[in-house]
Amino acid sequence: MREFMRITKALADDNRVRVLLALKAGELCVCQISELCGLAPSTISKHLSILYQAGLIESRKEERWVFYRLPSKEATIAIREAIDWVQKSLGGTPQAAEDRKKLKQILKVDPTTICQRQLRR
Amino acid sequence: MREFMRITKALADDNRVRVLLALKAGELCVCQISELCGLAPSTISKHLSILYQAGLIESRKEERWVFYRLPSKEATIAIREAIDWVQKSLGGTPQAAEDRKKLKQILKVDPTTICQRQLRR
DNA sequence: ACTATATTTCGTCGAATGCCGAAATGTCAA
DNA sequence: TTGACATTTCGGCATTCGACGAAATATAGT
Repeated sequence: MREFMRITKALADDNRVRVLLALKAGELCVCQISELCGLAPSTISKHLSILYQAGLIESRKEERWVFYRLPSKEATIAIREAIDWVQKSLGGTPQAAEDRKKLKQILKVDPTTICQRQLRR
Repeated sequence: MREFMRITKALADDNRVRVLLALKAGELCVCQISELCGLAPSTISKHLSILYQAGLIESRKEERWVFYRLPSKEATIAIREAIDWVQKSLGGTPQAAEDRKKLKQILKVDPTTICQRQLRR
């Protein structure tokens, strides 16, 4: 129950759901997600930690960056069903399409540039 | 998106999820749910309205009572999947079993008695 | 029409949430 | 070891949420 509620609470925020949808295409680092959502890196970091503690994402450290991705096949049934549910329900919405488009632009430049861009604000 | 987030936000509360699990067995009126959760009728009414606006439950008026139930087959895919997900993930938990037991006791007496019992507090 | 009763709405309060910027942490390169 | 940089943690502030009781609404019986 506790575990399940962590999942539902994690899904109860627009930006966190957007992150899950974005990760469908592959792993992303904090600054890329920050750019996608238009939120401060610290805010995104907090969101990612909530998703992580719910088991909805995994992470990998590479040099200075931390990459987040959807969980592997070994995840709980509850987790896998939750992610499938999100994808199936929202994958076709305008919001998701718009984010995919925006993400394509973000992936064109390398993370370093994005982080520097964020510093200027 | 808006609609989906209404669902996730509705699921992000322990008591509302408990209600969905309880309704698996059949329709219930406000005072019965209030008794099950140990919360004031006005609080339960608010929870039910949130579930209702998310499309997760339907209602029926009979005399003084309003009965709530899970939606019929014609519900959205997102709705049906959400409910199935809840049931599958939590149906076997101790919390759910305990609530089923408690519910059995509540169903033994008629709603009128329960409401009067609530007035004495 | 009046009363009793089941539910909903409203006002309020404390707790939790989401956001930011600043400071702290960790990692790589010089 | 020092400096640069990506991320996380912390402290704050405004908003939302969940709880209650009181008042309002709706329905049935007298």
